[in-house]
Amino acid sequence: MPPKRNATDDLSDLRQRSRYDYLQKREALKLAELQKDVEEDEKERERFGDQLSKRELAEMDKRKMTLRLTLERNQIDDTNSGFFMLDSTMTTDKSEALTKRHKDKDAFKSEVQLWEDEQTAKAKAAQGGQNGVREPEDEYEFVFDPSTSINFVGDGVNYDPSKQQLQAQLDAAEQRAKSIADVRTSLPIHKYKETIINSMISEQVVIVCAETGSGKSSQLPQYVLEHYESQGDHESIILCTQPRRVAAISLATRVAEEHGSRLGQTVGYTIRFEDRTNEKTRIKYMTDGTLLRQFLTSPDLDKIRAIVLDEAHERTLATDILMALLKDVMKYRTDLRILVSSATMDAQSFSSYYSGAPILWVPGRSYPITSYFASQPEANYLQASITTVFQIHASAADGDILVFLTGQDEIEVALQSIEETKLKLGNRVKELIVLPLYSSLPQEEQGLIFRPAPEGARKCILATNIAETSLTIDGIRYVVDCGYSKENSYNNTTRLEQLSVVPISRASANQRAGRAGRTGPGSCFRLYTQYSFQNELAETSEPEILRVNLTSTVLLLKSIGVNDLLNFEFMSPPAPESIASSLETLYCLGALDSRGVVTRVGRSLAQFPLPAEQGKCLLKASELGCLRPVIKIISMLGEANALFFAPKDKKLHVDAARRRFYVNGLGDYGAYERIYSSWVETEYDTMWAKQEFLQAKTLARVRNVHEQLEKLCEQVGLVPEDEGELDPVAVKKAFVSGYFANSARMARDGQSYRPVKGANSTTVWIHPSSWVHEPTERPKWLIYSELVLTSKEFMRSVLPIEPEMLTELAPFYFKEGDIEKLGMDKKVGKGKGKVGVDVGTTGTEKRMPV
DNA sequence: GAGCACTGC
Repeated sequence: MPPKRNATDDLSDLRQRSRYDYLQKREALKLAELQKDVEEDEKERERFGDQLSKRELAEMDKRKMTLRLTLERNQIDDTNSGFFMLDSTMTTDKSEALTKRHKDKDAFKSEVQLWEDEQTAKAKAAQGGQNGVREPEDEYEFVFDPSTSINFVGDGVNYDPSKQQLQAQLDAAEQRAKSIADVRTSLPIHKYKETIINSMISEQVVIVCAETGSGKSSQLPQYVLEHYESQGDHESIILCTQPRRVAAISLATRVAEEHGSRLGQTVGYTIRFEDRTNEKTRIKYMTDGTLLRQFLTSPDLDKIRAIVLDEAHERTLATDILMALLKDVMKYRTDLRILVSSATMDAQSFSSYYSGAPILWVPGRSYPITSYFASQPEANYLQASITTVFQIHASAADGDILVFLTGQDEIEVALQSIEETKLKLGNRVKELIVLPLYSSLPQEEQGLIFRPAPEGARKCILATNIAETSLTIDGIRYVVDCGYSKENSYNNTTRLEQLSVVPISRASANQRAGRAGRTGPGSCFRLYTQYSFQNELAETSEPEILRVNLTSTVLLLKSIGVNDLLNFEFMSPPAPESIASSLETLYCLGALDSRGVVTRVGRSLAQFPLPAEQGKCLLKASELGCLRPVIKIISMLGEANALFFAPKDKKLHVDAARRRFYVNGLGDYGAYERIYSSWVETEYDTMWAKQEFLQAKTLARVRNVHEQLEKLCEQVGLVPEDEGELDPVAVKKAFVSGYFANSARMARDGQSYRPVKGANSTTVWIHPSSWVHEPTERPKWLIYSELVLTSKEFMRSVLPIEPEMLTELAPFYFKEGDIEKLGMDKKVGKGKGKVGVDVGTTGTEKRMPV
């Protein structure tokens, strides 16, 4: 009798199979993208041949050639084994590479063995110590146990109040067949064109309140432009701000097409690192942050006649600041027009902020969504969401499922749990393809979610908040909403950033539900009761301006010329303490003088799109002749979160890769410098990045930041030193001069740390992702760039320092008394002398006038 | 010895 296969075998098979599938999918995806690009190139060449530059033509040719070569290579090279493709470790033919592959393979094998043993043991334990593993096929019957399945109440509450649902569907079908012009006139907003223009003529500010699918983001700027053109004005510019880069790009692309011109001519966009506009551009899509920065460099809005603030209801920091600045500018630019575009909920508050600006309501066009609420509160929303997925999968009609969870961790747990249940169910339910989605997931894997599920299968996407606004997936018919999300909040007295799971707002809940109705009617299953939806959830989320460290914003506003921040008309004024603490930080950095006026240093710092502390490090670094390494490190600091990608099963490999970058003595900062230098040495080789488990997408962004910083340093007059050996002392000093306030010393237990000054009672820890997290590597004194509260108070990105540097570089911050105490404490740390000296508050700090 | 919501300049 052949040995019986058990669940562990199946699971392991599935793992192997899905890896191989994944790789094939990934390859195919890349090829498809390339093919699409080439097709688009050809179309572009056909339509705009005469307008194309030589460089653009050359790029198109290059893409075409790459495609041809790839196709040819695929025909020849069909022998790649799954395993080697999987690791895709090496780019070259070096024998060294091959031996490494084999080593990795062995390590991987033993890892798999370990994992499988563990699973077998678990299965045994589940059987109560019986021998062998249960045969799921024979004994397991999948039924919904009424005590564990989730009951949803109600026939459904209609989410979409629009009454022309049927009409909308007909319209949508018709739309596809129509020409661009017809599509434009068939958009819901078209009927309101004249009303909008008329209000805009008589009023300076108009609130346009439109639901999704009304066409507001693409049409509003065009209506305004048409109006000015008809007035004989062929020069004015219309700006439209967006909170996200992708939105700015795709809107500009679409509007350019509707307008019948090439992108970057009449219609263009400006985002960080990319400016596709020219002197003829009339409609300019921008990210809100870019416009805000432009206020600093070229504050004149001379040629700008109208600004559309799109998605204002999201209340991003930049949009909020822009609204306040424009409210001010309006007073002396009476010809300037502002259109605030928002979702329904907030309209009234926008109107009262702009002293009673008229509100125009535009219906949207989306499919109806039926919402179901849990009949009773669910204690474990993770388990509940998994159960709900199978309830839908087993009983509901075709259509993909989108599950909203709070973080990567949860998603991985849910993924595994669903896979296991799937296996138990065997053929009794049809195929369910489960895919994770979160922002630090590599690009290729994010791409998989857009592929339609094969005939007869259903796709289930487990996503974080990224799917709420940033990414739209067509074909979703069912949304499962756990009712929570992770949110960042900043406490300005403890200087602590806190990432915690909080209930979402009603606005978010509706936004999530709306994701089910993009291509047809849908349903939303909410894992909380209707009572809590109506009575416990806040109407809208807290605006960002109330939740973040405002230091850079305060410096920016001061540099623009807004001096009286406490009386500046914010829509949601931040707490005075928050502004005061920012002013204090800026004063300590030398960016403001004692009267609160921007200094020469402050003007330089404001130029950099960086935290003020890091700008200060750059200034000091150029003085100490270590600008090159410091620019590298600072470029990395901002992106350090998504640097490595660690698939669970390759943890050992990732750790080994991380260790390779360790430089003794400079902590995480040294590793960052080394990673960036290696990235440069390999000539930005993405295969190298993959081999080291570094995310190529992140590194590419770091490279952009690096280039931008180099350029800005030059503008500010910072001259990089000649290439040469890295001077660790100079690097440390440069960072201490910016981050002196974030200094900590090791506590007597040799494990935790205490801030050198300030929040004296708190204990902080080195984050586990740090290179110096190992007990043997921990420095006595260090500075950190970020303090986050998760399970503990963790310092992220740390740099070992000498205590003398603190008093040398920040004598105004560390007083005479501190110096002695620091010295004494150093001895205590070595185990000699008296114990228990309290280091910290002197109580004699100079207060600065605000 | 144990962890990283999402944007943006």
